[in-house]
Amino acid sequence: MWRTILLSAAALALAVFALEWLEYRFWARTIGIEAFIAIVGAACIALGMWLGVRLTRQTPPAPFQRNDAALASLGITPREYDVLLAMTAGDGNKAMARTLGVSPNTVKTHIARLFDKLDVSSRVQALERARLLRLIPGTGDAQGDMADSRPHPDG
Amino acid sequence: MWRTILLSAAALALAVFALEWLEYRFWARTIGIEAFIAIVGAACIALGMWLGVRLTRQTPPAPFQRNDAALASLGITPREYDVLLAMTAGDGNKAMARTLGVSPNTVKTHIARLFDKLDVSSRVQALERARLLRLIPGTGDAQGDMADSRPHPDG
DNA sequence: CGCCCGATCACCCATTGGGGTGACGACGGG
DNA sequence: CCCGTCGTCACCCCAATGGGTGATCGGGCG
Repeated sequence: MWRTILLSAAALALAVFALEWLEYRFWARTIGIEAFIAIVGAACIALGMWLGVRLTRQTPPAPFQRNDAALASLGITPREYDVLLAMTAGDGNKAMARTLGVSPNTVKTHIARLFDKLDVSSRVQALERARLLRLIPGTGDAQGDMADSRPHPDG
Repeated sequence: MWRTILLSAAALALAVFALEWLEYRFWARTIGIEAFIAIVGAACIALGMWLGVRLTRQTPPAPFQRNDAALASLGITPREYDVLLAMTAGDGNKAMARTLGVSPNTVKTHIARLFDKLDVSSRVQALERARLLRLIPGTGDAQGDMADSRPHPDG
């Protein structure tokens, strides 16, 4: 931001000095004062465009930032988070159990605890709430960088 | 886009004519040629910034654009879409039936048809797919402008 | 060592959900 | 007028889900 502004100001000053050093009056008289002003104007427009783009673009990507704070404050354990992620696939308890390598009963227990901690009573509500709390990605497209991460939300 | 470019070109030409008409040489000589060039440069930088911002900003908001095409191609009827929307709340069939003013059996029928048309077999999968196809909003936050619209997807 | 917590699993039970079939009234197009 | 589609509803069946209780095992901590 300010770095950009200072940088362009410095560049401008440098250009002025360079023009001075190049005896710009001579060139201005040679090619005509209007043409000289036109060149300077064009350069300034280019600089302005670059500056404007540089200064107004916000960081659009921000793919997905898991809300570890909420995760911790809700007391959701890593394993429960695994189950939460597996739930996003829309599979049944048996399939989740297979992918997690545990018993369906265990999955049921984790889900029950999740429901309790998220204060919901159905899978859809749980996922909606998890999305709202930024525990899991929003739409499911344009990201796939976290399906395999199991980073122990807190200690 | 091109309108913006043509507009600024026209503005530039106009400025040139205006300067001509104002006998810019007189002013340039009065305040000094360097100051004049500086003023022109500043104006050009401003124009460039405006141009750059105007030309490079993409439409970031686009809160939610329902994919009516997919809706139609899947043959999802307006009533089924209602049920799909009601499903996003995560309520049970009975609750949905109450909010839609129909029988739970009717809700079940609509849901079954939705599952068939969306090629899924669970509510979670249906909602995930619907989000993927942009039939319903993504996360559920920052929008609420479509919960009451029932716009008859097609004919 | 004793204790708590996370993770795992088992079992029971009532409700819900998913799947299938059938039916009826309304509406619109051929 | 007939037929297809939509919307509505009912019924059956069974698997899945939500809710609750209890138990075991391992690890960390006072």
